[in-house]
Amino acid sequence: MAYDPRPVEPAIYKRWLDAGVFQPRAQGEPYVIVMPPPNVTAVLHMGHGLDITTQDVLIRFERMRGRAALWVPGTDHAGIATQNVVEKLLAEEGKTRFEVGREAFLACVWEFVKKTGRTILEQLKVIGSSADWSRTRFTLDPEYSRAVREVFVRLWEEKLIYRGHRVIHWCPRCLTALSDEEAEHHETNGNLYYINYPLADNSGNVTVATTRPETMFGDIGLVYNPKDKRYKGLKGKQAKIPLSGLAIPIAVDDAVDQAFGTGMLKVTPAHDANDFEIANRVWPNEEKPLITTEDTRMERSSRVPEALQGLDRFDARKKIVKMLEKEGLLVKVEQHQHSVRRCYRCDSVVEPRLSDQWFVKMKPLAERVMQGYAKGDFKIVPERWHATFENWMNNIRDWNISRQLWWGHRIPVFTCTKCEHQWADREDPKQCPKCGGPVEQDPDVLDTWFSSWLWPFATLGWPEKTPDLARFYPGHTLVTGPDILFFWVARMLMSGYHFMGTKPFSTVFLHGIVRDTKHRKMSKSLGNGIDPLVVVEKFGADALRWTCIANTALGQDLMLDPDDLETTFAPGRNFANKVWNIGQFILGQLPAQVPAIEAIDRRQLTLADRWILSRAQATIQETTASFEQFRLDEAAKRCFEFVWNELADWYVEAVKPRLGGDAKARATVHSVLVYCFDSVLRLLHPVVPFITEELWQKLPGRQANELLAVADWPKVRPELEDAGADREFARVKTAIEHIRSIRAEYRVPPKTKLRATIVARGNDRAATFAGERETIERLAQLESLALDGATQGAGAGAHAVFGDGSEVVVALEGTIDVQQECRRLTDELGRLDQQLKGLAARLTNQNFVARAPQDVVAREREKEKAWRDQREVLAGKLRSLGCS
RNA sequence: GGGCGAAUAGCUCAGCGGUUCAGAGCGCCUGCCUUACACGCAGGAAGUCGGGGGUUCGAAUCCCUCUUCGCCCACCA
Repeated sequence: MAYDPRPVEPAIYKRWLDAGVFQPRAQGEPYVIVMPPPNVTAVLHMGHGLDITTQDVLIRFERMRGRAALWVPGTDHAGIATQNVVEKLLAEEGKTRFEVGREAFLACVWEFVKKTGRTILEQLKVIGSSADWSRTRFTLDPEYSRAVREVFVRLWEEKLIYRGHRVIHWCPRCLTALSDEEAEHHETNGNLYYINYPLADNSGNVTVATTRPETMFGDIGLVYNPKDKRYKGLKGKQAKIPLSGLAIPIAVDDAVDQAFGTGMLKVTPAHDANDFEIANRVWPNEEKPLITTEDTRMERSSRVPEALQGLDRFDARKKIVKMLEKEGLLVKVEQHQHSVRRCYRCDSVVEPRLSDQWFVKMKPLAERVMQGYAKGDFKIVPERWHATFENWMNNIRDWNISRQLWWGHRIPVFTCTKCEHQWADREDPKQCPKCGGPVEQDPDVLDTWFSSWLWPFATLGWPEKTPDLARFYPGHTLVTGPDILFFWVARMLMSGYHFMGTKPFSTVFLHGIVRDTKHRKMSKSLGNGIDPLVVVEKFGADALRWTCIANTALGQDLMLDPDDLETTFAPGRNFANKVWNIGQFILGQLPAQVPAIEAIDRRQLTLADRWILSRAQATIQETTASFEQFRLDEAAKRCFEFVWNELADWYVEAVKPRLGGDAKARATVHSVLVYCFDSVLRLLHPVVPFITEELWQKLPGRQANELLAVADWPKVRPELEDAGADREFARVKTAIEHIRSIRAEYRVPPKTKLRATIVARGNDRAATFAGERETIERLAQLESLALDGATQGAGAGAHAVFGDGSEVVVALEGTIDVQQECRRLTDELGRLDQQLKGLAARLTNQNFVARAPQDVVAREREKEKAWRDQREVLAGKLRSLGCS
């Protein structure tokens, strides 16, 4: 029967919730992760699947290790993104937000986010998130909003917030300013237009190169580098803006790159940040005219020719080029690759635009973080992000936090309309505190990241001094994708140090991004997304989690194929099925009571028992170490190997007869099985929590209310480590594999039982094979296994030689093909010779013997000896077969 | 202009300080419904580890360089 996760998973999840195991233990050392709050814009995608699963694995691991594990969940109001979605919904009804009005629009948004917010939280539960839902937060909750406001006012009081008049990124679609981070760079193939500006004294033209000809009506002057000999003497003269005829001055500035374009730069201070700075140096008192409106149509201004007024900026550009051509002022157009910034939410080309915005002074905040980083307060995993992080922090620029939106935290800045007093306030004032006059609040809202950067402490009740804050701050691991390293992680570090006086977390773990097979980021617009809920429905949450964890090496991106869910998620489902079935088998064998592993008589243990117990110790040790180092894929794979390749493929098969044997033997096997299965269910639980919990419940001796989710993490029992058993059982496996291989090669029908002989090299090996005779006979489908000193029927058997020189001969009278056998053994001999040659070369190399570590040399010598023995046996075989 | 990542079996990827490291899953081939599992069992085939150079006793693994793909940062008018 195949395992069906559908009825199991919801029931298990409910048990966890009912038992309250997602809440941190009352006692114990805390371990805290704050969940990157998903945006309430839409349902979850696979990126969340990876992000959430990674966190859940870590939280579950530490919870089982006894920590008071707290995973704080929540959702983000996602200012621009959410407002966009709701505006789109309105547009479907043919309405705009301006027609609806601020109050009604916000009511609309609230209705929307309540619905999506609930859905998202449900989805998080479906994939198994063990977050403490009683502490769920939303970045626009009243309490959370108080924290945001408190932070704003404090920064205001510390003079770290200021009104800046400068060129910012303006999204003409969203109709708001953006921060530097929100205006993404895109390499674009554009044109560089060379335009003649006639000199006002009619003594000729100067040529200016620009990518944005439409901005020329905002030019207030031309500048060239003072070292540029080409333009010597032009300083102080005037040039006329083509098509408008407005005369503007020519001046010099060091910032001009002589090598770019013509070395003559048009200065458009209201539409270019660089030009703004030059203008402030060269013509500090000059007006900085805007020539486009907020939605980027050409202004109806005297500076803009009438024929262009009201046109969209890009239409205007085309028209201007035509007009210039007609006037003979367009010198040439060059192909030009450059970076154009686009809005990260709607992909519109942003317009640099002079405006007044609220900024946060970042340098003092960043410096504090870097001091902590230098001291090792926190680390970044994987380490390679260090340079990126440091570079950004050290070149930090002030943060534009005001957005001309409605959805978000209203900026708590108030202005008296009478005396013009302006201040930030924790409460909404009724009147001006100075003159009692009427008060107006700033109409804008805050950048959504201005609320999420407080997540690690605002979710715990700050600015109140709550018990949660005292116990759970600072947190430990911050898990997220590198795409929001600057947006979120860096800023959380800044706010943490600044407002809490210390780091918000000790490790930043950056996992990869989910992409499709063409390495494209998954997105709705590309149609290459995968819906996690579809995956859960078809394969189960454990399978989804398995794929996310087992396929992601530290920090590497996760490539998934949206067109082939079967190939992508079946491995996880198949593994769950394997675990389920081995569970069914084991459980079917067990009585109500099974003695604990420490209670059984160790002298009763067989080689197979000692071997699997030893493998279990290695698995516990390696899995734990992998989890500790965030090598989640390795931890998962190690458990996979133990369950499938060691426990199921070998131990269970080896031990089946004893399950029908005498009571003592049975009891021993039961104990070993229960111990191994119990251990690996614990180790696997963080990755595949549902199926492991379901099976673990059913193991003998469980109390009714016991839950694997809060069970103890397995510890290595050194007394069960057994290198000898590892070695010996490996030989038994090899013998069986050799015989099976020979069977397949000679196409022996499955039902046919064969006879075989093993000639062991050395007494200890002989003892091993003798002890495991029954196992070898059964698993290799033998009628009988001889362990006599001499090979029986040497001429009529198929041979295989072990690495240590022992040999196995499978009797194949009648079926044996001497030719084939010769070829097989000759190939084998050839391989061996090849290896021996390499080894000999190394060992005769004086440099190797002299310089390589002695233990390495010794090992190579031993190897050579064994291989020579093996070779000798093989060669003897070939001779006795009469092969040429 | 600067920085980072990827290039290993048909596909998706491991290989984390050099000496059984050439691996896994899927796919493929052969044979099996061996009563836990056909979402399975057993046995196989398959790669000159992107190219070139260097360091070393020894390199898929370290260094340099080149090529291709992707990402990030930057006042490329």
